[in-house]
Amino acid sequence: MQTQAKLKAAIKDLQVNSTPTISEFATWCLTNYSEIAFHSVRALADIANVNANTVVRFSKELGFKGYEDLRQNVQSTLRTTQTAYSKRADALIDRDENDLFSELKESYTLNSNTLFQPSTRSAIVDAANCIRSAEKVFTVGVRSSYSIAHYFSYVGSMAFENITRAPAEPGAIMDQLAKARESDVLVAISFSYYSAEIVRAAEIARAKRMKVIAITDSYSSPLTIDAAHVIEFPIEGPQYMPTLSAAFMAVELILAALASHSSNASGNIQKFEEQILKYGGYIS
Amino acid sequence: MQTQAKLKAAIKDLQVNSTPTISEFATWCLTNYSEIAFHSVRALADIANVNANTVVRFSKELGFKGYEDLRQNVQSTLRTTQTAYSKRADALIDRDENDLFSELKESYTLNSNTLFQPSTRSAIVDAANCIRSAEKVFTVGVRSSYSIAHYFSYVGSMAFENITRAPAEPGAIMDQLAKARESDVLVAISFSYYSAEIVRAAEIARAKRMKVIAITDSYSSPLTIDAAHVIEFPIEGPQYMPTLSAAFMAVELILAALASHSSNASGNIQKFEEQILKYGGYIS
DNA sequence: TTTCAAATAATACAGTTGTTTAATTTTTTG
DNA sequence: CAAAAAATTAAACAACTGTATTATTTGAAA
Repeated sequence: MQTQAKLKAAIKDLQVNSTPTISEFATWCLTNYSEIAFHSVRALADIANVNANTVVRFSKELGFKGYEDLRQNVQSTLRTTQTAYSKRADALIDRDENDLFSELKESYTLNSNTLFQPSTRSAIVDAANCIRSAEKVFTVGVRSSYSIAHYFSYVGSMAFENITRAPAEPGAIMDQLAKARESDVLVAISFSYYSAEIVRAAEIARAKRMKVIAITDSYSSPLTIDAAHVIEFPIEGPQYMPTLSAAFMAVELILAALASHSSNASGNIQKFEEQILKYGGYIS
Repeated sequence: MQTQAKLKAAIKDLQVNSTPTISEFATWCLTNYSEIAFHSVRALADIANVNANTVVRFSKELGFKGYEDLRQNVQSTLRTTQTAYSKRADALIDRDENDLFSELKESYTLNSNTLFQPSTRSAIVDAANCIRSAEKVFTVGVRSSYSIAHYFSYVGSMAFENITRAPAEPGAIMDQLAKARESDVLVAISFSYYSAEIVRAAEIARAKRMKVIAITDSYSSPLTIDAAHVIEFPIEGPQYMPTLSAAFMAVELILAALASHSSNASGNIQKFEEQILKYGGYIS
């Protein structure tokens, strides 16, 4: 019996080690894997834009008797109704994880649904409008929330000139806020327990009459005091395990709302990526 | 476009309301649904033990033009790589938020569903097992993927002693890997376009015979070359806007799988948080 | 039992199938 | 830069494809 991972690994090997045409076709197969199960030699060759015989040689190089043999193996990895034996094996392996995974899935659905509720949604749109009209935008988040702050400010700063990168070094939060002015906006990200640095940053922003956008898990959070906009959602997961996935989605939604009103956001990102490509940051 | 549930409901209807032979074949189809996608009329008829023409009449009674039509619809419900967004070439620059939000929600659902597919799920569990038995675990991600690397390694290092923090400073990736040994594991995170630093890191790890866990958007990614485990999922969003939410969930799932097998993970986290509370990092 | 419409199976046919073999192009080697 | 080797493409063929048409079977009503 083949597994999808093993088969894909074998195809990957051909992508790396085989002749140009075979390699190119292997690349196509990796991103269109399931098509192998569905089409004939010529049909597959047509949609992949290769010669029919390339498909046959590809199959043989993978170690199969021919295309038919490969096709049957791919099909068996896609079957929804498994045979009795493999089903039982799956059940044994998954027994522990099964519960955990389904509980996590449930909490992901629950938490992300909150984001798409009208009230949260309008808070996100309002926050985006607020950011758009800000002179400068500062983003703060520490510990695990730094991931969220980094993502928002990194992607945001690519597309929008007024968004600055979230400070990472110790003390940098205060350094940055020292230069902030009333026309600037602070995006503060923290979840229970609330980080002292972020609460302090919000206080300073408030004192400077800056607008504060609070991304947090509850209105009872100290970040929401006098905040211009509050985006709140649960971070609860199974077994008291908090999950920040909703937070990650929330900042992506803000970025999307920002981009949808901007004519040059995607252009800015493209320009940025072209620069990186040019100087070797990306593999071409 | 058909969904699997709708199609199966229609077949169920035939099972109840149609003629004996059709009904019997409908029953067979419900338990062997995916076979429809894989076989020709006669081949399907053979394994289901019915006359070939029964298959054709069945297809027509379902409302399809013929068997070919039914087959294509079943195939589209089985495709692992959905093409919901990539096909929409004509992207609107300025759309109202309603549309944007619902499309984002759709892509979140689509992308995160991939994570809970059996093949991806078992890859996650395998990766967690691999991490558990590693001497040291290094995590690398740059640019927007650094957010993901940071979250995984920050939370991971709290709970598990062998997980180290993702390097943030320029050059630190290579410094860290220089000290790595064969018994260590590298978690490499990158999405198209693939970052040169991360691809290089994976190469070094490979050369050192370390195990590599690749978190990426496709098997065609250079990270998957000789990787011990590959966790792949789409990052497509509306309007060519990529979304890393699925990546964030993926690392949370790895962490959850790790924690579920560890008796002291939550204890470690609690101890860590108590320390921070004690020294004023959190607001009480 | 006979009748006859509905259901099922068999047949026919043009187009497509996977594979093998031969021809051509591309790449490597001396 | 020519000759040899490798890789790719084209052609050929028997087997199989989906569908439409025709033949047979089935089973209830008279």
